[in-house]
Amino acid sequence: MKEEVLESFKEALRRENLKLTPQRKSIFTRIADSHEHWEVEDLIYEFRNENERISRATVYRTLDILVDYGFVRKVDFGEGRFRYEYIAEQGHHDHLICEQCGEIMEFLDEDLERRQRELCRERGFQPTKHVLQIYGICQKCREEEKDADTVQETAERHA
Amino acid sequence: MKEEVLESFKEALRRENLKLTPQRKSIFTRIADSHEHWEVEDLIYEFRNENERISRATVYRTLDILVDYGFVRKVDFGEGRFRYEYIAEQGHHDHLICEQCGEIMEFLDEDLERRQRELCRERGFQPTKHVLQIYGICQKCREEEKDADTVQETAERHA
DNA sequence: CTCAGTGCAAACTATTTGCAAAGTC
DNA sequence: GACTTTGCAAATAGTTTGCACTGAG
Repeated sequence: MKEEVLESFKEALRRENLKLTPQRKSIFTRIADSHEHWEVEDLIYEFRNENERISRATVYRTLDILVDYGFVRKVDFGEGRFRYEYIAEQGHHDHLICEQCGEIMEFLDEDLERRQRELCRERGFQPTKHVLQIYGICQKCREEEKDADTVQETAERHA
Repeated sequence: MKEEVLESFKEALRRENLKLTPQRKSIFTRIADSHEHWEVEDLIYEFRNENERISRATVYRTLDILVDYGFVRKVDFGEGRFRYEYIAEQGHHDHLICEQCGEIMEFLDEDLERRQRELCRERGFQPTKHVLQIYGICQKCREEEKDADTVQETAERHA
């Protein structure tokens, strides 16, 4: 993680008279250092693994702060719980979600963005944000499936 | 509601050896007759109001069936609970959600649909479904806001 | 008459909150 | 030292489940 990223977090805390506790720092760096889409349980589990004990309540409370200050986005993939992703650097993007392996890929498509703005203008709707999630099967999984089919066909031919 | 809509529901039940109970019929017709985006509590409340007592469990179980058979879509607007909308007739669409008045408007834009298909093809991703929700302020709310501003400005001038 | 469906209450999952103890500035 | 923050456990919200009773076909 770039030094200035942590600095900007510290500064945000300072500005709001919030304290830089070890828990907050750990949570922030853990998220900022990866491009994963974290669930609360993931974080707790990882910390446990490293013998760092951070309570569930603290994780939730810290994530709220990170969301409020725009470091992290709270994303709903319809799983019945939220995930959190670091956004300070890359900014807005949408998601492709593989229903097979669970991989979440980010993308940003200017055509889609533009058309959405147009469409809102046409309807007098003033957009503040949007969520676009495309569910399906990713390339890797499709290839594996194809391989499996081939194997199966071969087996059948030999039967 | 069109007669054949109810018929197709009955038939789906028959095909699966499920029974047409009064509860299932009520829930189905209630949803199919409106274009609302129902929450479970809405449904229960409405039924209570009309002295029809359907348990929470039955509502959930019936909605699952309706979703499975493609009559209803379970939609997540990030409110921490799900909403359900009738889709048998109008098919796929996306949503504009007013953050002020809560109104949910449906739309279908062929440009957006096409571009998404293209984008998936480019990446070898095989889409099965997508969710696009645009949040913002609807035209009506914007106009009311404008009116309120005018009133306020007038008041200020008179002060 | 039989098996599926209902209602109830208890269970479960994700998240939030009150409070005493601990830690930051 | 003052006042935040933490951890814990209890509370809450939405949803699911087990089970005895009811009812549709």
